[in-house]
Amino acid sequence: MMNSPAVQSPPAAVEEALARLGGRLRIARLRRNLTTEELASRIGLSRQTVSSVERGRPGVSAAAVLGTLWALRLLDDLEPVAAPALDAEGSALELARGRKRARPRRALDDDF
Amino acid sequence: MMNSPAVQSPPAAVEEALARLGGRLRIARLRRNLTTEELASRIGLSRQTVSSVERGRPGVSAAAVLGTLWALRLLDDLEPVAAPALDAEGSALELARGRKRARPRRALDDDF
DNA sequence: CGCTAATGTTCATTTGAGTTATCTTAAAGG
DNA sequence: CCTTTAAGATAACTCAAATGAACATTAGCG
Repeated sequence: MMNSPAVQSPPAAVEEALARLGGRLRIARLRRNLTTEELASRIGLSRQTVSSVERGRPGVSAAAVLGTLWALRLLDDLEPVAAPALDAEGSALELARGRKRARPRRALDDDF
Repeated sequence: MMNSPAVQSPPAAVEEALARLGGRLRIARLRRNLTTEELASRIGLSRQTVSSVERGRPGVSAAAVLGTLWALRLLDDLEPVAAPALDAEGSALELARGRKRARPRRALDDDF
């Protein structure tokens, strides 16, 4: 992270999604009756980083979050995320089928 | 991130999941015909951080990853992740129902 | 083909994520 | 209750994440 407003104060929707995910991870840990320290040592992180993940701090590394999912055996839950087959908006637009780069010129700006 | 082996070289499963997610995000971006720069400006990040997300670099911030999902309108995909209702292993064990802390003593170490 | 823009890559710089250590607070067991 | 200990909070330090700039590469349109 770093000097980036988007990391330090992300869009509200992102902050909220992050907080909700953290809360769900906390519930999953408690269900398994693990302490933050036990979970942390399984991942190879410190106690307070796991706490940061559960609190949904925006700056925590993706590895910390995925590591937490992994240690809870929940990593597979991530596979449907952004899955092309399930991406309704994506397949609806589907302008660039097998492109390796975005259209070179003229924006035209679809959504937003 | 930082001085932490788990962030710099996470478990293989985590690295792979991260790379797959990044790849799916790249596909979603191309389908929407967005350049890395356009996507980055929507999130409030730099071009190369978006690139890091797509490459699944372990150290990218959770905010960067979620921000990318958000800008692609895919943030809702995250809601089922670690959802208590879908957490089979969690509800199977379910030792600590409404606990706020993990069992104080004696480990007993369930899984792993 | 040949040009142009999208993406990759490198580098220096800055700032904050992650660490250990210590202290405090408050669950939960007996 | 009283004790144990999980978990919140703070502090100082380290190191890499994120940035901007500049350059190299390559996809893909005309």
